Amino acid sequence: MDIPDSLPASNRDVDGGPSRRLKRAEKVEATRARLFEAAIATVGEYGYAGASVARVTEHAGVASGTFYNYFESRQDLLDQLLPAISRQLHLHVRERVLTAEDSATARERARISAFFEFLGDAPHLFKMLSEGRVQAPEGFHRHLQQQTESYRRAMRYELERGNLRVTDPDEIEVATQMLLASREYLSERFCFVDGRVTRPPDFVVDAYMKFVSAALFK
Amino acid sequence: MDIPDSLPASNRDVDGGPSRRLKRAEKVEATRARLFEAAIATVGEYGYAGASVARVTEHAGVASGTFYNYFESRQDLLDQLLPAISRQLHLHVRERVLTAEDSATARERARISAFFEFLGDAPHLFKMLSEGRVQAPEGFHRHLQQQTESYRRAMRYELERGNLRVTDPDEIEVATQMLLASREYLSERFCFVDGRVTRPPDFVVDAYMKFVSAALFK
Amino acid sequence: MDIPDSLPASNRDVDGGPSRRLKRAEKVEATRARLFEAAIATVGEYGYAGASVARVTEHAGVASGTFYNYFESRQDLLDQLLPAISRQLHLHVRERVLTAEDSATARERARISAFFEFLGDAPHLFKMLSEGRVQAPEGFHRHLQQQTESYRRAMRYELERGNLRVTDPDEIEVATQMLLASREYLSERFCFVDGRVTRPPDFVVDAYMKFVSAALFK
Amino acid sequence: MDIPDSLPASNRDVDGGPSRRLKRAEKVEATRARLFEAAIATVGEYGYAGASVARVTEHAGVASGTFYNYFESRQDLLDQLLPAISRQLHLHVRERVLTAEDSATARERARISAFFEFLGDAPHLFKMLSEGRVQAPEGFHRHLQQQTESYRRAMRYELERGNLRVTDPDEIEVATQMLLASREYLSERFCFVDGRVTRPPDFVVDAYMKFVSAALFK
DNA sequence: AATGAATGAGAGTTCATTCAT
DNA sequence: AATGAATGAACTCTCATTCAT
Repeated sequence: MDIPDSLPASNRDVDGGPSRRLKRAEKVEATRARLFEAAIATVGEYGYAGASVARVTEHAGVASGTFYNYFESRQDLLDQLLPAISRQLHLHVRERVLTAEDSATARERARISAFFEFLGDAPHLFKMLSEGRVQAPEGFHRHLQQQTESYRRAMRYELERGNLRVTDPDEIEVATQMLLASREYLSERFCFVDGRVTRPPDFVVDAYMKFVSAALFK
Repeated sequence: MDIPDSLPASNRDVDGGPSRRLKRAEKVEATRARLFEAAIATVGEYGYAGASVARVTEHAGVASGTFYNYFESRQDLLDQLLPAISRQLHLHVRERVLTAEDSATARERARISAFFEFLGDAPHLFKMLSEGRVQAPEGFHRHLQQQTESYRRAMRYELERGNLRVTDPDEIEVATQMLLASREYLSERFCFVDGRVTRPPDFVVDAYMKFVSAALFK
Repeated sequence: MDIPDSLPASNRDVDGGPSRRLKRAEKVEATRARLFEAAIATVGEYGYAGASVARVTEHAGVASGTFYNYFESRQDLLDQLLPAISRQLHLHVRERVLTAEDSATARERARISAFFEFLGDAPHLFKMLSEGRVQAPEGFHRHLQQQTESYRRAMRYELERGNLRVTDPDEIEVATQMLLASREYLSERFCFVDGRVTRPPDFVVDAYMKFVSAALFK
Repeated sequence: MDIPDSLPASNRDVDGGPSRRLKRAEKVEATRARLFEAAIATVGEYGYAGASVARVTEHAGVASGTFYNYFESRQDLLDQLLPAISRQLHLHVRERVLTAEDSATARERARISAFFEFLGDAPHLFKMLSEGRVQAPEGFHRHLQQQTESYRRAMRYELERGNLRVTDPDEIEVATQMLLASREYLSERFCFVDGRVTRPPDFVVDAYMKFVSAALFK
């Protein structure tokens, strides 16, 4: 999975000339990206708690002091990780939904499938998702808000089109939480086989859709 | 909530003679119990990461070295915490289910209600549940297995009585995971108000039951 | 108080021609002066230890690397600070002495008053004086020598005019040290009120003069 | 110079039996004393800023972590240093004063002589005295208060016996500060020869006494 | 069985200095 | 001459664990 898109915007020169300044800015941006990717890899391998500054910078191939040219603190970086990835996930899911057949269930199937797909392509995200809540609460909070809001918008969309069995806002909110919860638990239950990450068996999505369709979608 | 029941089986003397040996064994057991309770309280207050051996032993009123007469390591204790509490939860839920009206939905309502009830009575368990996955993975694994097995048994029970809409084992397994996931997310979403732990509003259980009934129960 | 005068002699061009060379030399000199002033301000605010190269250069509006075009090291700059200010103090005191009534005691009164006056006008010098001994020993040494020499010359002056009760050189040297010591301690004891720097109460100078007159001046 | 007297009181067993407990407490006290002495030596050699925990513990022959069994922080130790020594100085001076001839000048001579004596026996105290103000402000503050109060009491004592030329409290306070200042400056000026610490030449005390007698003592 | 002093690896962070640009 | 990213040694402090008592 590519992360660059999710990185903080760099102040790229707009004029095309490869001036000295541009080159330098590019190098800076490259270092930041390397630290970011190194952090993701390190968290993926050792967990948040194990992602020490020393390990991250070693993985990135820079001196430990360099870290603090780019991030205020270890926590600062950690808190940025999940939101950046979360945005990637959001874009990925949206793309799948947009190209799905035009029906509420097809879109929902696209959502859950895209989620599994995303995780399967970036196995280290599992650790991030499950640990983020504890070790990088700030980042996790933003991640959760983003994912929840994303799902709420989807539900509103279907509601406006009259595709939902339920109309009460409270009930829809409860259902939304249940869907979010389910996709996380299901991925944990079915995407791990012998410590390796894989796509879940087909019946998982089918059963999920059957369950959700009966309860939520017309 | 009482914890003692959930402690690892101690080698209690069964014969009533208050011999010196018995007394000593009792004293030993008491120390273990105090460490255990101190650990729960400390994790509840400071989180897993903040539950240092020093803090736990201080809370228990023993010297830090004493700790290692009872537990292999800090991790060892941490891993025992959640399963012990998990068993408490299991017993609490079972009691509520046994006294519930004789219908699948009444029992399910008892399950989710008992869960919220349990958490509400022991607010520090939230920290344990949400952190346990990360900081005490071994213990969390056993906790999860226990809760899952408990729910699976419940589903089998209803299936045998013909109370389920679905009969495929795979589908039932998926549904089970979804229910487990939901109760956890819903508690996080609705049981926190301004940092304090409370029972969720009534509509949460109602909406949950409506959703589940439509999809799962006859 | 003006600082520029106290700067290390710059190689100023004396001829008036505004050649390009001159301009460049002026610019260079200006940068050095800005660094110098920034250093004084920074030490005044944060103390010697808090006067990091980063803070000084930021205050001066130049890049950190630029610093090393002008000073060998951080210590090098720090060591130059106090002598520069010390020279200012010397000039200030001399001016007051020259305009004083023509008597030994009037001159001594002018000396101590001018000292308090100087400190009161530049409160951040307190920090420099009290920290300088430790953090910029080289600079402090030169400062001390300068002040001592200044006082010794004053004593010689009075001696030659027959204004002193004592004539033994050793005794005069001891007395000189005592006067220097006294003015420093008295300023610390009486010029701080609630963290703010002020002129000492009148009785301080009066008592000082009474003491000194009885012991030293005819 | 012995430091032990100035150490925080240890909980010594009062009964004479060399029990196990006693032994242990003694060992603990010994470690604390070694750290304390190591700190004094290290500050004497490297200055306060150079007295890192690593250097102190290495000098004391203990592991770095051990430090924190005895002191809250590096600063904590540093702040204790000067008051402890200050108390030693106080006792030393008092002893000399008590055995001095019964006259105000004899006592004052005893005071200044004892001060020089003390410094001469513990050369590393010079660095402490001159740096303490900056690097261990809390400790220095207490030191200064102690020394000042000690001198004020002496002045009061002489005043009550009618041995002073001046009687105004303000004037006495100013004089007190001048004496304190003088002994410090004089020691710096006359006790260092080629980087080594020695007793000052005889004429220093004589000149000091002549000066002070003329101004202050009857 | 209980103690708690001692350990030392490892953590996050700072900052004077260098040097390619 | 000016830049500022990169460096890495040094810092203070924590804490699980050991072991002599």
